[in-house]
Amino acid sequence: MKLQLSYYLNREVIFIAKDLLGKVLFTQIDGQITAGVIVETEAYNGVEDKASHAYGGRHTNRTQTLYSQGGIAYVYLCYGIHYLFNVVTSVNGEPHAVLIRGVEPLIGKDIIELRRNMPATKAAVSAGPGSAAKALGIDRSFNGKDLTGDEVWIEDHGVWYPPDDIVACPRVGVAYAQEHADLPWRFFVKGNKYVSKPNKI
DNA sequence: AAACGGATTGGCT
DNA sequence: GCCAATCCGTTTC
Repeated sequence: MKLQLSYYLNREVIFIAKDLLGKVLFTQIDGQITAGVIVETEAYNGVEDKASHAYGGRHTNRTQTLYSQGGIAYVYLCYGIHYLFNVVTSVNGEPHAVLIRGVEPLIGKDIIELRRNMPATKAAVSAGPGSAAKALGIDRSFNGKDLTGDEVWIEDHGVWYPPDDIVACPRVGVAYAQEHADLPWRFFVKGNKYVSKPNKI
């Protein structure tokens, strides 16, 4: 049920980004368990991807996490306000990552509502990468955490979407990445209300 | 040592 | 629909 290390070592980050749709992302914080079905992702394809923090093989304090072996979390602060949660994939030294952009609340909805101060039925509770992370209680301390541990992990609940219900389109907020900005590396479940607003179909 | 700007969100018009 | 909020990693002086 819980995804094991071998899953994260897959070097096809585009495949994983699409495959993670329907999987369930869990966090456990002070004994409080919350979880949501992943409905929107984006792939960041390592050193050759201008939109990636590791483009061109940049090694900095922040990106160090990305170069680790797959199966850990990469969390960073964006715009000084929002924490964005990524799943690090592939083998050691190859900085692939999948950004989780939206989840549908599944377990611990009361806790999620407290964290977000809005009903779990409202789309804004966990649509968009900053909101999804906040709904699950993810902050900077999750950076580098083992996804096969008991603080943050992903389970396969057998949810499957027909290919027609999965939309691939350009990623959000990466216009600066020039020729890589148009690559269809954003995936989401068609019609799901917990998908973030930009380019919604 | 200092300035710059972003894988965004939500509140106000 | 538009724009302010807000901070740290990265770049530049």
